[in-house]
Amino acid sequence: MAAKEHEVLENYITQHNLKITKQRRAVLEAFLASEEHVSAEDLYKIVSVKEPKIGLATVYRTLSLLTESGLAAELDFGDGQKRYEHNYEHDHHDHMICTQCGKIIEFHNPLIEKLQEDVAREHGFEITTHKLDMFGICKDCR
Amino acid sequence: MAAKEHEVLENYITQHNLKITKQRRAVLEAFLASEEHVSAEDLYKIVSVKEPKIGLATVYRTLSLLTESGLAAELDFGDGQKRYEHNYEHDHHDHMICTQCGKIIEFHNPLIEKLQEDVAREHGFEITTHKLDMFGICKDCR
DNA sequence: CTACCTGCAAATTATTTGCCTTAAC
DNA sequence: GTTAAGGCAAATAATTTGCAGGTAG
Repeated sequence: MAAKEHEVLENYITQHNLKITKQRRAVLEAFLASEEHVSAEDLYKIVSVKEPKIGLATVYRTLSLLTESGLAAELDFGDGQKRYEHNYEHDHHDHMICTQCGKIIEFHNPLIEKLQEDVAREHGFEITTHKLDMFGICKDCR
Repeated sequence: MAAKEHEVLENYITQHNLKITKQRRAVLEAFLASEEHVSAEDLYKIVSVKEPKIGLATVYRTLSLLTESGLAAELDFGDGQKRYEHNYEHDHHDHMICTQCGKIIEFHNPLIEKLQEDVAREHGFEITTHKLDMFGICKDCR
């Protein structure tokens, strides 16, 4: 599957007359190996080990590339920092965020999604994407 | 109702050994008179008319106060700017955001909320707040 | 009079950009 | 060889903070 994801990025890159570089490969590598919900700073630290000369700006630029190519999705939990999660052949899911320990539980509920579509239709609204975040206390922190 | 909201703020202020100032009153006034979803900058511009000496920092500080006292709620539509909406004796609602014209449609769907509670319970998670934002195209822009 | 509050400017934080050098293709 | 990419430092943008003087209680 990692192979597939490399392909996705390389296809995107060649289709847009861009170039495959060792920095881009390193960021992709680190992103694929990372847990969900990494920040640019997180990735920068990880990549810096193998690629000490890399600049934070390059990480940001590569993350845009990953997002545009469909490999990554941006998250914003309202703490002033963007996170990124795997988005390739991953089903859509939403998040429960524990405000105590920071743990993030993912879930997917088709019925909720269906109701969203219903509400949207009632308003003549066509949903492109949506985001459902529930903040609270997880079972380990209660 | 505006009277009630003034009381809420004044109670909060006196209970916390804070002071009622004309700046705070002016920001509250502007906030109450404002449309939903104002940014700090929006309010600053409005308040500046009546109170030309006010500083942007004061608006930010007062908005925190309004949020803490329960009159305002922070919103974040991911465009790098916080918005504020009325939160006092207003029912919870979610948002549909038109990515074309920027219009925001509010809605409330008890069944969706119930399902959220159900999902949370399955995970031993206790919801404090939640946020459901649907991005897409509104009926006027289709 | 004693905090707290204000305005202002400077600091912070996350992210973006400009620019010149370097490396893909 | 072109042309895009990278590194670095400077620029943004929204928000926060420090401080010295002002004001509410």
